[in-house]
Amino acid sequence: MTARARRALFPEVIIERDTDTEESSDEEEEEEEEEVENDVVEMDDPEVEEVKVKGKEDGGSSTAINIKKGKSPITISLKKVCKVCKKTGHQAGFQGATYIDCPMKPCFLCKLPGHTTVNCPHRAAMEFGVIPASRKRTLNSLDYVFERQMRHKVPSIKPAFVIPDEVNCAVIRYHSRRVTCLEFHPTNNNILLSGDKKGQLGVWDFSKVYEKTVYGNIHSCLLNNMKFSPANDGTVYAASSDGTVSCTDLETGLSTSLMDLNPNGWQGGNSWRMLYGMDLNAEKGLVLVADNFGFLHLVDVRSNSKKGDSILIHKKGTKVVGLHCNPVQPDLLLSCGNDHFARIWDIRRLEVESSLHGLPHSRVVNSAYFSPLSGSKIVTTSIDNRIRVWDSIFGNLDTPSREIVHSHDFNRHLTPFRAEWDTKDPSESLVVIGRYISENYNGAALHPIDFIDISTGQLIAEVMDPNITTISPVNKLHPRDDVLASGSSRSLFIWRPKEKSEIVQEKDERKIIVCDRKNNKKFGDGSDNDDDSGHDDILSKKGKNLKSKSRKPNLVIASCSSSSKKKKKS
DNA sequence: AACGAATGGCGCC
DNA sequence: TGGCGCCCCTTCGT
Repeated sequence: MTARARRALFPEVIIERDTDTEESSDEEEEEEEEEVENDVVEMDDPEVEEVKVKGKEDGGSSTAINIKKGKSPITISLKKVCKVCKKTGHQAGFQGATYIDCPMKPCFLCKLPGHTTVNCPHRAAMEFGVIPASRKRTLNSLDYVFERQMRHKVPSIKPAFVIPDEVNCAVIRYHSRRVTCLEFHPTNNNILLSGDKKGQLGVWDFSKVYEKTVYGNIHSCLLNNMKFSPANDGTVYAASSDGTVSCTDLETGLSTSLMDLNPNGWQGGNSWRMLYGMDLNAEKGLVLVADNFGFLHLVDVRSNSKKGDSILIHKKGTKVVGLHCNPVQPDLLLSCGNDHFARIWDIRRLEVESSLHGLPHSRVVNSAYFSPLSGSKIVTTSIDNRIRVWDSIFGNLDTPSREIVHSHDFNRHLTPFRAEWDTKDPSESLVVIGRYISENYNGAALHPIDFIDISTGQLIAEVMDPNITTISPVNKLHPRDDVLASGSSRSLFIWRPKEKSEIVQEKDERKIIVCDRKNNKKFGDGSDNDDDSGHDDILSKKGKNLKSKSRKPNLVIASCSSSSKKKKKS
């Protein structure tokens, strides 16, 4: 419902004011009415009892004057007003840890009218939150062939997914602002790189919890994307909203700027260029970056110079948020952005409007990635609350082969959610993505991280921890190990399968501290490490220590065999 | 502890 | 086309 419609439905209500003394023209009176009405509309307190309502039959004359003239306004008591639509009779908002939708609004999850999130068919089983949509069928012969061909491609026996299901260690206040991107080291299994909203680059050896480095002088604002150099795994490229592409040596922290789109500094917000999407083309030695005006820029790594002209690849003036080169054919480039499209390009023939395919979405596309091994599939995440799977083999890119309803529509103030492939999965079917909508777990509203099989649409696992009360939009699966890294607000988390983390615990006698952020208490081995000046910004934990203390049963709800779990649906 | 700010997208006028 | 208000399941700092 639009704001206007809501306002129209709401009775005209004003509050008597004692400052209303001066004479006013009709125009000003209207203004005053508007202002007063807004005062009421903005009231959050449902307990407000005494307000004076101007009846519709008043004919629009000023009630302020009526009051002055002594006409007693109608007095009613407004109890329980829905804070979303301002109507009475229902309430929206959190009740405990469960959010109740306003019934006047479309479903918050699937965006369709007629029901609320609680009753959404895509959320039939409450304890699992999100049930994927069935494949959109067109029921024509091409579709049938397409389906059959795809089935052939997908191995009939898939390896069991190993779902990291326990927080192995966590670093709190590693970054001073929210985490924007994560990247595992290409050869060193224990190194995780993280970028944040301030432009800082973190390097963390999560096998030795305290070993971390933060480089704060590479970028001045949002570090949107980074990639390791294929030629040198000690070098990382990064694209930032400060308009520069950096090349950083991880050992020394020395950084060079490959490109600066704002050479003249700040000339106002309308001209400031920001870089979002980035990828590398190893064959050609190129860094590809895209900006918030719809342009793609190529930088030659060897000569450190811009190559060719910038090319408009999305609607002029719109942000290009993602770039990805095809793993098999690196000349194939996938881009996505705020013009509601993902597009496939041949970088050997880059011209305006020369894209090979345009993948339409109903809203902004947060990410688009080729499948990691064959490069034949594409997964896109759009803020219309849908993960889409596209198949490029048969060129049928007009419609997605699958749409999975999944709650991640909340771009403001959060790093955009992106479905990320598990590059270890030979069947190219597992993706991980954080969930925006919360689950009520024992009275706590938690935001799980979902593992989804995109070949079936099934929710394989949802991972959460009572100590992580913030939303986790940034997630990355380890390229070789069964490890998940999550960025949640300013914190980083490493998840492993339970067995593995227990082995690590036996080896590791390190003092472990867990921060219970809700109660602002630390627990773990009982000692306080606040005075541990070297590490006071690090709060880490291992699952076993956590469990031995007063914690609820292991919260992590993760399973490969979901058959036994989906029984409560009624 | 209440509040403002963050620079995000969209629909409306 | 651009400016503005709304969205209203955020998070942090003051």
